[in-house]
Amino acid sequence: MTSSALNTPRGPVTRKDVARYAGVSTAVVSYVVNGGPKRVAPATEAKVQDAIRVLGYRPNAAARALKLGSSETLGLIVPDNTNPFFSLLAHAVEDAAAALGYTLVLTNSDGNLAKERRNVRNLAARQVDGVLLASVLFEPDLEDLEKAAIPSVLLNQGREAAGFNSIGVDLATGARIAVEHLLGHGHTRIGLAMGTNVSSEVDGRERGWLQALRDAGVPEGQIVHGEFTRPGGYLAGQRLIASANRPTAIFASSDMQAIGILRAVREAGMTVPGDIALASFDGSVEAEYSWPALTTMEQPVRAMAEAAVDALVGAGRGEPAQHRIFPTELRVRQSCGCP
Amino acid sequence: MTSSALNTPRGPVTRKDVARYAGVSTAVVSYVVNGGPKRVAPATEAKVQDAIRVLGYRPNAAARALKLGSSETLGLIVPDNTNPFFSLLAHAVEDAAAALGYTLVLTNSDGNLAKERRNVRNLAARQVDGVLLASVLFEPDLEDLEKAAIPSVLLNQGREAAGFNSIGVDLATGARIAVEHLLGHGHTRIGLAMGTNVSSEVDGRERGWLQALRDAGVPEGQIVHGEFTRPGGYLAGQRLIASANRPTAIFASSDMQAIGILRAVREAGMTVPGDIALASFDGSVEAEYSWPALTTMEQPVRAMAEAAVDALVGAGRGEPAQHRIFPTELRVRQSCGCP
DNA sequence: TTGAAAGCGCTAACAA
DNA sequence: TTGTTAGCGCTTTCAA
Repeated sequence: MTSSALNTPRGPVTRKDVARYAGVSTAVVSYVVNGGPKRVAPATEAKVQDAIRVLGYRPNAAARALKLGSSETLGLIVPDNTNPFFSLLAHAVEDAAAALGYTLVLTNSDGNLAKERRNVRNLAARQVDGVLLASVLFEPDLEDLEKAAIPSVLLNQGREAAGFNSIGVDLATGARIAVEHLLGHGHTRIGLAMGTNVSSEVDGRERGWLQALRDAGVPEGQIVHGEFTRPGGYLAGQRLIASANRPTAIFASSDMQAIGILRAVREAGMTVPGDIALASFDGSVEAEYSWPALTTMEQPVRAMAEAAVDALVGAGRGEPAQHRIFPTELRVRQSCGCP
Repeated sequence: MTSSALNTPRGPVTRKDVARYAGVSTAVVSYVVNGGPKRVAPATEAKVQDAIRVLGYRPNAAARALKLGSSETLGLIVPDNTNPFFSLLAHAVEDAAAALGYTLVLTNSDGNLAKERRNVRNLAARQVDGVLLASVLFEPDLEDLEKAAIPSVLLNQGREAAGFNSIGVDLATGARIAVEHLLGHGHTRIGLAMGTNVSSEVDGRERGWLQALRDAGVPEGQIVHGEFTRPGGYLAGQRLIASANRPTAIFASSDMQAIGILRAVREAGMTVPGDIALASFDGSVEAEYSWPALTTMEQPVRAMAEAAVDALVGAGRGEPAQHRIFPTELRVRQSCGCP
């Protein structure tokens, strides 16, 4: 405390203090700090660098943001960063943003519409340069962003939303591949544990599941809806197990649900994959360490994060809105019955 | 796009536009927006509110931050938000911060000292009003924060660090309780899977483990160091299993490690808790859904997050630096051998 | 190569 | 109750 007082006599050190100390103008300090837009004589630059070091000068980002009209900040809204899928996404987005000099503001909407809206508004007010929204909604309310002309991209979005950048994964194809794998193990009664979205439209995973069943000429399986969480999966598992025409295999729309199903199956005194085979969606790390390890469709989270950031503030900025779809990849482990 | 163009003829709407539209001064707009510091006549206020709505005005946070010297933002630095413990912490911190009107900037240091330092610097430059640091270091480098007079609090900190606010959990007592529980099951060869910290000091969990063993008059067990991750635990588990004097019980310094150990035990053809009993530390949700479910010491994450935010920008701000220690609570499940 | 100065949008002290 | 205005720290144009 005393030492810092000695080093920096006054309160915050501004660019003016540096200029005075170095015997130059404030403009020159700016040139040195930003490496432009004008060149500075080496000797002068050294003096300035020295002053910066001695005074412990740190540029004020708020002032810079005000002047430039850019906060060099991106906002990310997820339903719940405690969900491994979103925590990975957040990490990847942060990395991608940092690579371009942007800092990340993370907010959770807790699957709550009012909160999501509040977060959007808050981010808009903070003049973030872009917002990535993994919405709980089908048709998110981006009015505030539009008015503020803040670029945005919808993540985790199954289908195209007119006028918005969006990034998603091919849910239907992924589900189809997973279900086909289950069919390949000889199952003919394949249930679906589906998460619930606030959406008017049938989820791609449900469509893919159904399609695979139909293509195989197998009867349509049971379907149970619930939350995209471990407890949600647990409940779904219990219901599927208790159903009259108990499935011999289940496709879960997320790894978290599958983890819950695993528990339900165990508690019912049965085993995975012996009594019930299981495949899921997401490809989170947790799926690799569960018992048995989950066969799952892995989403290319890093690539999606990079594409999203890029659309906002990278090469893709200013381009017309696009809907980018990524493929998922089958990770075969033991829950499906593979050795 | 066209509609927004109609609503807001010019680019960004400023407080000046609102003032002009409402036929008042900019000061009045300020008073209305901020609810003070001066009172405004109801009729005037209505006019202003109207103008705000019509023009779609949103205050510029950067300008406000510049003027006020506060960005109403908090920074959080964690090693890896993909770790369930930290993702929960981040969520809790966000909630606590939001309750006080602050927004959260999340950064990962990836257990990398240079990155941690860069993050600290970046946050300082952004004039955050406080920084919460879950450091990978024993003696973190907070020079930048000190110079900028930005309040900070060390999270996840086992011991007192002179001059810093810090918040931690009673590691030693927690570990002792867990190990005593294992002892209660009759185990006398209890190994330790310890995570590695960049610290000069013995971790409290190691001390607690040892103390419990000594107090019970039981020989000192094996200790294996590794990362605080699933793979780290997996490796540690393999080594413990392969050791000459194989333990019959293991205490893991984190749930993630315990998850890895679970896998190692299975792959060795043994069972938990039959062949090896297990207890761990953290109390994450994942511990509840593993198989078998983990007996673990639960950390009061929400309370810690609230205390941290409070020390920074709540009632505790300006108070002298404190070290707050929270207790952990034993969650008995099946991995220890309990039914 | 360097400097002077305008102005980004906002708050709040002061004046009316 | 409302208005005027200085100035927060920075960038950058324009002039020297």
